[in-house]
Amino acid sequence: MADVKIQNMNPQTIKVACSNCNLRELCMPLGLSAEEIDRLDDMVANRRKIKRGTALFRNGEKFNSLYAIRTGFFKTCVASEDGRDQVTGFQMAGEIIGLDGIVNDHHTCDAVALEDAEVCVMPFDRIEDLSREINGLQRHVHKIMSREIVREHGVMLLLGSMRAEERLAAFLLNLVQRLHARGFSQSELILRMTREEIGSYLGLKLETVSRTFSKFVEDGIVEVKQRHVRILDTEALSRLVNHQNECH
Amino acid sequence: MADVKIQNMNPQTIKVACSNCNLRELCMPLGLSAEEIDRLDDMVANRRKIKRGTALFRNGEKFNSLYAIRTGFFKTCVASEDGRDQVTGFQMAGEIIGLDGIVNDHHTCDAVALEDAEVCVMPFDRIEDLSREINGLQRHVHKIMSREIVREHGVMLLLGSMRAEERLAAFLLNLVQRLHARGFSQSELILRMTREEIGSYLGLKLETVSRTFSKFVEDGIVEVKQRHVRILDTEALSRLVNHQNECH
DNA sequence: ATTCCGCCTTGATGTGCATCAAATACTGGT
DNA sequence: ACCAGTATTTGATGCACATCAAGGCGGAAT
Repeated sequence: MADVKIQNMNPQTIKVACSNCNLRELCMPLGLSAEEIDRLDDMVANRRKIKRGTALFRNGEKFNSLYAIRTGFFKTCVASEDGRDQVTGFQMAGEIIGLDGIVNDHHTCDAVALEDAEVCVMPFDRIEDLSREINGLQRHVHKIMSREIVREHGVMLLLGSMRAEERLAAFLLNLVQRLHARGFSQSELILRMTREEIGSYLGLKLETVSRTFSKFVEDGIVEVKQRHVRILDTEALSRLVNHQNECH
Repeated sequence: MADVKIQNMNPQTIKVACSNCNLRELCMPLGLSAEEIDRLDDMVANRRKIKRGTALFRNGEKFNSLYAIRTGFFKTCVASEDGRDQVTGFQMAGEIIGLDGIVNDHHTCDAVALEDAEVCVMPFDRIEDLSREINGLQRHVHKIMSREIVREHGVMLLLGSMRAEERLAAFLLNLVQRLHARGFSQSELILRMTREEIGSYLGLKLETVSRTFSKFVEDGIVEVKQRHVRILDTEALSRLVNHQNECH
């Protein structure tokens, strides 16, 4: 008993365990038994800190691991051969990145930290080994990948058929909803990305993003002070996303 | 020896086996041993024929199985609450559809046959059972999902940053490349979808798709007679996709 | 062969967003 | 606290694509 106490008081020991991680409701351990979660700790090879502005991995690098975000905020982006690039997503604590690398053993996008971040490194072959033994983990890995596919369907709908205001409204609602699931405010958020990065994600130019923010402010839907955004009228944003084109 | 011969001559016996399927280089059995492929036959519950214009599954339906396309051609599309819809992909023989359903146990898109089609129905729990035993299958399932994620990244790049001509060029090149991998011509193809469906996929209106085809014809890049397309200058299409914006 | 209907093409016009440009606000480093 | 560089806002203008409209083609049913 005394031994256990001493071990637990060692901050190193506490920190590396999935069972003690405050993201366990959002991250890989979702839906597993306490016993199974303990086994997940073997899956996490180590932690890695990523400085703001630097890459966790880059297009072309060998794929070895998936990464669970512990803290911080990332963007992922792909580049075409002629140098254009496209932000494909923004990821926050509890989310998994690196799935793009599985198919060809090499990453096909960049993952860049938008603020200082820390990730759990999970070697993919260990994930595969363990998910052969723990059915719940196998299912969970499948769900994570399927969720990413479904999310991207939503982005395709946005990029293919929505207008600027609808895109930005959908973007803001999605961000606050995910932040809220992590215990943050439903109505207030700090953007970790530039207008240009938002624009890239939404298929708009940065000026259009800026103008659309200004429009929302005029309409009393949000307050914007640089990257600090307060949503005053969530309903109005929802209406923009869902009912914009009903008049046709 | 005589017995084997007789069995093989029974057309039923031949047809249901993955080991005899002429898509085995493209479909689930990819990279498995002969012995493992035999076991996959247990995975395929049955076949299902889908008439042109009807759905294999629809948004909201319970998810049970993945489907391997044996013959025919599908589109998948998502719908927003206000009725717009977006084609998220076109699928052909050897490709797997239904991955969207895993995450919530319900499908989130429609899969509609664009010509009479036949699919192998693979109950997902059997896939999970079997992929716990056959490492190569587990890896393959992961790769299929990762491939879909990467494909969608490409579509996001297309929708977010390309102009009409580039989008259509990329679309045509992608289609012929996949058809070529199935033994069809590198330069000739028959479109199974309408201009409107192409437009939905590419984030364009059908008139723009039509005009862009006409432009390609004027430029001597393709010949178009309704849905029959012959590519005269693949290089020109590639240049459109890759170098369009270099002048900037 | 004729008719119908969905699909496609083409033209005229409009508009939402991009582009170009310039001023201002903010951030990080020293 | 100051400075340099970056991010943001806002205005003026242009263009790519959407929208509206009309006519033509072709396949399926009779």
